[in-house]
Amino acid sequence: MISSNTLQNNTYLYTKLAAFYANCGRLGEARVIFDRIVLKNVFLWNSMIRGYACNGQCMKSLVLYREMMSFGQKPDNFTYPFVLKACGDLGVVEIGRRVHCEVVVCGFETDVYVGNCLLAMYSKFGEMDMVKMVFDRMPDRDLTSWNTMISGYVRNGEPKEAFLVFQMMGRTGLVADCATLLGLLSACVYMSSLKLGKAIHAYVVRNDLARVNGFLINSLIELYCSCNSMVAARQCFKEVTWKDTVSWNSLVSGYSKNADALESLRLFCQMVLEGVNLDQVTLVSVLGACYKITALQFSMSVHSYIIKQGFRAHSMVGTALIDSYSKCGDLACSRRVFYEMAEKTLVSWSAMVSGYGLHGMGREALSIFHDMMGIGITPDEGVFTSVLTACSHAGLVNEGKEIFHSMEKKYNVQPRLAHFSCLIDLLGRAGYLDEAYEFIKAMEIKPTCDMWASLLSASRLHKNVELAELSAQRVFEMNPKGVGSYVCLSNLYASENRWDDVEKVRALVRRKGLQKPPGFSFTELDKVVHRFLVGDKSHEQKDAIYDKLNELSQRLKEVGHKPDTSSVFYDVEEEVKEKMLWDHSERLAIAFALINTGPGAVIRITKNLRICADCHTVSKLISKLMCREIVMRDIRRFHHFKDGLCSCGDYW
DNA sequence: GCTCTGCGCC
Repeated sequence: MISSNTLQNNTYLYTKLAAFYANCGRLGEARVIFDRIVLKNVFLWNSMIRGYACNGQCMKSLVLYREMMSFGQKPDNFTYPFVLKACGDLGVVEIGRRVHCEVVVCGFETDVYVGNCLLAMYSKFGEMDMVKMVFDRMPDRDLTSWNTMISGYVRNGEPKEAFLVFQMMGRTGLVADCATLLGLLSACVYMSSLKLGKAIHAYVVRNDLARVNGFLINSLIELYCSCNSMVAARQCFKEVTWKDTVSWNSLVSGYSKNADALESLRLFCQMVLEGVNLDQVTLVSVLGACYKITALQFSMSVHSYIIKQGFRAHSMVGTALIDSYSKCGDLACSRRVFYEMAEKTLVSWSAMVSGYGLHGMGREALSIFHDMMGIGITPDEGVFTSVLTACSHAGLVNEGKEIFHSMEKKYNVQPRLAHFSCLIDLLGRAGYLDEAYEFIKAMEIKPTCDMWASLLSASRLHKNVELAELSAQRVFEMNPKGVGSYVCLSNLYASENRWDDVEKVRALVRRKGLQKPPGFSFTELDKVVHRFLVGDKSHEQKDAIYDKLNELSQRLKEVGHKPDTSSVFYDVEEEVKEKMLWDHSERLAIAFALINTGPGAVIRITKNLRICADCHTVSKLISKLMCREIVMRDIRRFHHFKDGLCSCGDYW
């Protein structure tokens, strides 16, 4: 800090200095100087308000604006852009409207800068009607006005409208600039439109715009990720010399979303090794990739990195850790992070509720949900989804129903698709099939394919052929390519020994050219993730693995295990069926883990499908026989096998 | 002296 004596009497220089600090984001220094200046001019006030608004301290920006007014200083046309920005970023609708009134009173409504900021503010509020009104009333519009309209429509989920605005803009003779293209690219991302996106990419290349605006390349990377074109995304990434944290982050999250979490992890390592500046988004993204493949050890490394690099205080990072740990099977770690978290957001609580739910601990999920309500946090849709899912996993029918019905009445949260789905799942799985069916029929919204699929799966579980056929019919109509439902119906027929019907479904599947996705399982050893397909013979330890499986099969027979072959949907000899169960991917993974880890080590497996009934029994027996805890995540939830029992209490 | 702009947790 510069000594005050030298500049004491020079308000002009002081003002310049304060503005400089504010511009650099050094608000602390700027404020000290600001406070010392007695004769504050409008430029100084504006600089401070701007500094706060542009550096994530919007509330201070608004407070200062009020101080300015009460100080008798009249705001000018430079003041309002930042005040409006602060209102928009904070989402303070009432204050925003009042500031709008003040703008009108001061006569700045016709200023094109102020007008553009009004557009931006109302679009952040989600009030596109107001945006349109302001836009229509603007005496002058510049390119930014149009760009703000375009990005506003995309922000509010109307990408098609954004393109219409773009067409109208073209008719006025204005030519797109980088900001226009960024808006349009976001629209393409929203619609997953590879075709439009590529056209914009071509335009960018023709005009060599990526060099002008670095954001463009990041948007292109994101576009390709959202269209499942990871090769193109990688190409964009490779071709630019100018890369920032966001470029890397986009790719890390892109691979994770496109089922290549391993590549996300690899990229993260590369970032660390190359010393790329990484931020909280990187960490949230990589943790998201970790749980996709249940990479618990990797999550732990990321956690220690978070602590060392001082990212602990970020609530979003903390929440991602809670989520990642519970989805990787380590609820104890989730809880520790949760309880140590200084600032728990609504989402942090939701993640913890989900975590308990995922592990079948419905009572704990409910209890923490009520704790959250107890301290006055207002629930949102998301936390209701979490708590209803938890009830469903644990079979807490009455509790779930009660919460569902209280959503709107008590908490003013309107139930949406996800909540209806949860309730159907809850009822169906608990065996209240008729009630679930009646519920679907009585809903004010149109049932989705997932809801019918959920009822189908419940009907299979409780062996209700009639309802299964009815739901399957709906699913086949709505999603003719989803092979899972055919398999489900066929499995039900097989368990009832209705082999003619099994064959009919199988013929249908063949005629449509559908393939059953192969089952596979992951397990992590020394931070390396190993993947096993059903019947896999490609692993380097395959001989040892199959020897181990034979040995286990033998020992299980000795203790009287009779294989449950109901999930084998081929009409073959019982003995063949039993053999077919023994190369299910989770057993290969268990055998591999048994061979490669020491006595007592917890075995963690993830599989891409639901666990079959016999694998469930076998895992329980192995846990007892080998004195090993086995934590298995299937496509829906966790099973903790220990001492011959499973945490799900065989309810799944 | 100002506005529009990318990646992310339930």
